[in-house]
Amino acid sequence: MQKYTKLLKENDLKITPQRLMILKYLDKHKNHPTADEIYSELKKDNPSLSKTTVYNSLLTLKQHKIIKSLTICDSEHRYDIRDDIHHHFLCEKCGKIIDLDLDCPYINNRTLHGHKILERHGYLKGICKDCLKKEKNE
Amino acid sequence: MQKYTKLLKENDLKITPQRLMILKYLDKHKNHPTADEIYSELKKDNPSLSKTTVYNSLLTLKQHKIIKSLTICDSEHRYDIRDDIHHHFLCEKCGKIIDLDLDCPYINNRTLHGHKILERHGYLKGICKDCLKKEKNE
DNA sequence: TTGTCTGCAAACGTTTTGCACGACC
DNA sequence: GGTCGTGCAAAACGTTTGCAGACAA
Repeated sequence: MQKYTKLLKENDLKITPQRLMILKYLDKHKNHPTADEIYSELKKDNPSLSKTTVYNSLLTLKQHKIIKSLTICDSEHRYDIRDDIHHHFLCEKCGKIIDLDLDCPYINNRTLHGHKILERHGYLKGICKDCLKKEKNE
Repeated sequence: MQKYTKLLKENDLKITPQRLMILKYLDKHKNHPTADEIYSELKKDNPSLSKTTVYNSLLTLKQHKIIKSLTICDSEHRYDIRDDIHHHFLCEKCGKIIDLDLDCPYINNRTLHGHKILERHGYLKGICKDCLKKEKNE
């Protein structure tokens, strides 16, 4: 994970095993895990890991714009290492979150109605393709 | 507030003073108040009002699609009585939430990439017009 | 009268904080 | 040696639940 060592260094952040394992986890699991999911999974191989460290690291990484956080409806916060803009779709049935690449005309606007745009978030809720298929078959 | 008495009746919901005052509040304050803001404001004139009732009522109203809830970044849930689709803009400086009516090409799609769409949420984060002006003047 | 709604208190789950210890330039 | 990061415990926060009594229909 040379890539992330470099990324941390560029941001004047200390390179710690905890930060590297969190970044590695997010790189491997692009399904927008929650802080708790990241913690539980990493804890298995690193019993000394603390949840506070996971929260601290995620916050630091977010502040340095290395990762993004998303809040979808009532759920807890989820984390995403993808650096391009995309939408999310949440399935009401199975709870899965699917990335959607939609063409939004204003997606590259730096201002809108006079306001300076720094972040864009879009998500849709509904029933996913797979769940629709299952419903049909029943 | 004849309008809301009717709305509750149509949804087979009991007409209680608490529900009416919450609907009236949301109708008057379109700035996406939180449950706590609604509670605190209404409590002033109705000391017996309980926060549980505010939460219960908001949930019931939401389930009957009379109101909508939105989650913007880390903040708590906010409530909105507007029934048309629109985007939100959150100002990082002043915390204000501004409604944006943006033309999204897929805004009327009932399906997208095979998924059935039931709800749409879009919000932007940045610095609002007023705060930009203040920055300039300093 | 009957089922629903209210409001209190207590519980809940996620996230934050305070603090001492440890690791790394 | 001083700063930054970790991890524990406890607190904070928004929200939900259980329940008894009150109210709308």
